[in-house]
Amino acid sequence: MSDDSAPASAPKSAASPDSGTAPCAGPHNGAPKRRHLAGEDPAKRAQILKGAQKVFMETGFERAAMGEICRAAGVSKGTLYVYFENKEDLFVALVETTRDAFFQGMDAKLCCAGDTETKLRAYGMSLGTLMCTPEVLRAQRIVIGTTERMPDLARRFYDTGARQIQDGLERFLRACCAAGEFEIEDPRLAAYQFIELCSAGLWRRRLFGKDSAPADPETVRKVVDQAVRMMLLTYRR
Amino acid sequence: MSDDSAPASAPKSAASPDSGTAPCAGPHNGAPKRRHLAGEDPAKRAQILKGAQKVFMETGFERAAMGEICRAAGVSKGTLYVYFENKEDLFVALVETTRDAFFQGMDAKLCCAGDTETKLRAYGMSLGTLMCTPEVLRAQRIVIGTTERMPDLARRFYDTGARQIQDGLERFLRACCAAGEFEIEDPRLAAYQFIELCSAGLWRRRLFGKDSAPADPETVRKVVDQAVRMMLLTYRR
DNA sequence: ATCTAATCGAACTTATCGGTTCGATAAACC
DNA sequence: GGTTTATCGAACCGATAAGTTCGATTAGAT
Repeated sequence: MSDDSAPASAPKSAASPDSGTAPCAGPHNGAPKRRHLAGEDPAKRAQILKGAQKVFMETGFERAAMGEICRAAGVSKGTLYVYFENKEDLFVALVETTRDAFFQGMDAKLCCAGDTETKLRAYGMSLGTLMCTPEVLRAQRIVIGTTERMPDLARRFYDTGARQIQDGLERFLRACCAAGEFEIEDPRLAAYQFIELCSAGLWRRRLFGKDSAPADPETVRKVVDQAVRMMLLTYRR
Repeated sequence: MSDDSAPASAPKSAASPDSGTAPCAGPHNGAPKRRHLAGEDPAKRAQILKGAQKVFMETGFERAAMGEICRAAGVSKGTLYVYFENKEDLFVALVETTRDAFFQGMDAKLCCAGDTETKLRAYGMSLGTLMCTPEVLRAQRIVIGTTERMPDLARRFYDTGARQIQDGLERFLRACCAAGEFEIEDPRLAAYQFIELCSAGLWRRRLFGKDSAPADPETVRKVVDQAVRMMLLTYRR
C-alpha cells in the first residue's frame, strides 16, 4: 500500500499497432511515449489510481469526491471517466490492484532457516505488526464499511488478504504434522487460532481506534511469544 | 433492531385524554401524556431513535437520509431537529443508547453453576455466537466505517462492548488464579486470547461478508471446545 | 371553552456531488 | 507541415440530501 503504488495494472494495451520501425522501443526507456488509445495508457491509469488511493484512504468511500480524486491525480474529470466507468468501478479497481501487496511475502517467513518455533515466532511478529499498520487498518475499515453495499468486493478483499495468510499457515502446519512434529486434528482451525493469538489485544483495539498508534515491538513480542507457547503446548507431539 | 418496525409511532389519536381527573398520575399507566417542553418528551425521543436505528442499520451512516429516518419514525423533520442537533448527533445518541444492550448479561455466564471449565465453555459459546449475529455485525461494520470520522464514538463503542467483556473475563481469570486453579502471568492477555480463540475462524469471515450466515452451533461448539482446551493446557496449574 | 405551545408537513434554501458535454490544446503520427 | 486524437478544463445537468422556515393542527393545561 505504501505510496509508490505505481506499476499496478498490467500493460493492457501493450502491443498496439506497434507500427513500422520501432519508434519508441526504448528497452529500458523511462518515457515510452507511445500513443495509446483513449483510456488505455497504463501510466495514466496508475496515476489515477494513485490519486484515488490517496483520497479514498483519507475520506472513505462515500465521502470521497470524484473531483477531488481528479485534483489529487492531476487528471481531468473527462479523462478519469474514460478510464473508469464510475466511482464504484474505480474503487473496486483500486482495491483489487492494491490488496495483494499487503501480505505479500509473508509466506517466506515460514520457509526460512531455523526450527519450527523460530519460524512461527518470526511469522507471528510480521503478522502482528503488519496487521496493525495504519495503512492496513484504514483499508480494512473502508472495506468493512462498504461490505453491506459491495459484498463481492469485501469477499475478494478477504480472500486475497486474510485468506492467503490462512492458507499458507495451514499448509505449514500440515507439513509439521507430516513431519511428526505436531499433531493437529483440524489444521485449518489451528491456523485461525494462531492468527488470532498473534493479534490478541492488538488488532481489535486498533480497528476501533482505541489505540491510535501501533503497539511497540516489545509488546507485540510478548503477545507473539505467548501465542507460540500456546500453540506448542497444544499441538506439539 | 428487529424487523417489526411497524408500531413505531404511538397511535397518535388512540389513548388520548381518556378521563377528566388524574391527568397524568397513572401509576402503571402506559400513556402518561404529560406536557413536555419542546424536545423533551422521552417517548418521542425513543420513537425517533427507533426509526433512526432502522434506517442507519439498513443503509449505514453516510447513505442514511434524515428524511427517511423521519418517515421511519413517523416524526416530522422539524421535530427531529428539535430533539437532535444534526445527523452525527443523532447517530452518536443512537449508538450510545444501544451499544450497552448487546453484551449485557454475559458476565452472568461466569457466575453460574459448574466448574471453571464448564463456565468457560458456556461463556465462550455465548460470546462466539453473539459476536457473529447479523445485528451485532451490522452495528460493528457501521461503527468501524465511521471510526476515522468519529474516533470518540468508536472508542466508546469499543469501551462498552468489547471492553466490558474483556474486563469481566479478566476478573474471572484472576479469581481462578487466586483460587490456585490457574497460573497466569498476564491475565489481561489471557482474556484477550480466550476471546479471540472463541471467534477464531468465525468472526472475521463474517465481518468481511465471507460467510453470509452465522456458523451453525456445532461448529461454534468445536471452536469453543478447542479454545477452552488451549486455555486449560496453557494456564491450568 | 379558551389559550398555549409542541408538533406536523410541506415547501424552501443551500450545497455537494456524480456524471456529461464540448471546444481548446498539444503531442504523436504521417 | 498537416492530420489525428487523447487529454484538458471548465461549464453544465440532474439528483439528492442536510437543515430551515412557517403557517396549520391539535392536544394538554387552565
